[in-house]
Amino acid sequence: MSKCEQCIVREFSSLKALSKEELLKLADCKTSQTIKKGEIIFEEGDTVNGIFCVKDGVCKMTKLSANGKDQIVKLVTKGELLGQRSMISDEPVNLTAIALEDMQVCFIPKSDVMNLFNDNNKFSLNVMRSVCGDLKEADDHMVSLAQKNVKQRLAETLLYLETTFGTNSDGTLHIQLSREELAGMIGTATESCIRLLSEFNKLGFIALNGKKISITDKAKLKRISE
Amino acid sequence: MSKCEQCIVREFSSLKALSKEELLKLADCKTSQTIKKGEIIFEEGDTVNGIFCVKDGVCKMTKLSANGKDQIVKLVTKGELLGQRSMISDEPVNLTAIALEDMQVCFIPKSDVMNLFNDNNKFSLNVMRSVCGDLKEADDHMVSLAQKNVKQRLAETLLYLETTFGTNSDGTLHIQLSREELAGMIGTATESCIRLLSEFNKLGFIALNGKKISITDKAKLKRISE
DNA sequence: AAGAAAACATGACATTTGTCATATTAAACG
DNA sequence: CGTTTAATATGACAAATGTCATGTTTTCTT
Repeated sequence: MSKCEQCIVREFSSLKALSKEELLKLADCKTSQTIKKGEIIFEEGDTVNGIFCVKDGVCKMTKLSANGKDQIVKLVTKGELLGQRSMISDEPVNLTAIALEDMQVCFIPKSDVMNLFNDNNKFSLNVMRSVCGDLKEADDHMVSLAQKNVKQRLAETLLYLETTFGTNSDGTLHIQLSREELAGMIGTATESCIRLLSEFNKLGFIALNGKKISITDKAKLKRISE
Repeated sequence: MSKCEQCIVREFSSLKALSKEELLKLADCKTSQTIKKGEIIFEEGDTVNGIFCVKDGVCKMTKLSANGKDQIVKLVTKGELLGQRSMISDEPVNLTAIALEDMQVCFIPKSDVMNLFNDNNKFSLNVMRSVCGDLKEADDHMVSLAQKNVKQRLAETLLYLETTFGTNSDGTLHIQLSREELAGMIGTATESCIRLLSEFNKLGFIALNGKKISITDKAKLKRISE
């Protein structure tokens, strides 16, 4: 079993406040697992007694709306933690986590995290900061959903996907979402999403090659998104 | 100056974890102020070195969108804390807080809150829980904005206003929002909001009397909102 | 109380967006 | 490799929503 000390999650998440000793203890209590693309990590309503560390891969956090559509609330990628909110609130999770690619995750039981809260103030503060960061993002996303139209939100989301997850060597977005998923991110019907992608394509802002999308005119997309 | 021990904020917020001694210390470092309806408590971009305790009144937390409209992200009422996110993240506030009624608030400087974080784990955990609760609400709100239409959101919001802020003796909603503010909550144009209010009125779901709104058929409103 | 300003209301119309139907293409699978 | 299935694409149309214009009412100010 790998040690936590060199783990990417430790580098980027709240865990960076942990001492060598604490990391060694953590390495003992954690369990590692591989999750295949499309598999569910946890589902709305599940009780998850701990947090997941994402060592590799990306997952979507979705919420089923009353009309039966899945809204993607956020994407969680390697280096980040998963399930903090539910663990801290002591409530069932309010979102479903599904792998968008093959993933490597570790699970840390709640009791061990709680011990860290008690022993390490800097860790507590880091977790607080992380949740606060999520909250700020959620606020921003909310305003965007409420005030921008679908075209603006699509442009914004494409730019977000590029800056956050990067591109492959051929310039296409590294992260692959189906049109339905993209629609679920921006909160629109799949057909509307497809139509606007075609439009952006015709206007030369993006290039479509099957599922692959590349941004060819970032400046124009940015202007549209505002 | 009033003591913190009997304060309503202490009863309902994270502060309930504090001991008598801690509360006495707090009472010394806090400053109280009255804020008139319409006054700004803090504005997007301001640096607020501490948190506000809302002893009385309600304020709106808004964010200016690119198209110049104010989106109301949430309402904060008596018993709650204000400005936690910004203080914890050590960033300027991302939302503007404006009083919807006359308010009584206390301000606690950051340094004193930070001392509490260090000394009182239960308090830290409470604050974490509170931010996590905000995050969950934000997620829910996001899905609602993304997946429901304006009519559903208006119905939902009216019900929320009644259950959260209650009614006056004549059955009208206690909290008074202008049509523009209501539109800003549900993320739509003021005219659309007014039109739908009229429609609800004609259908007998609500009664309009000037600025005053009363819900007359909660069940039907609920059905619409889903 | 009169006038001004703001808030509320409504009509007319354009635009956006969703829905349904139906191709077309790509992926999965025996 | 052909067949089946799912994903993508597009047209046609209806419904929802935004915008602009304008009128009415309420509130504020002097």
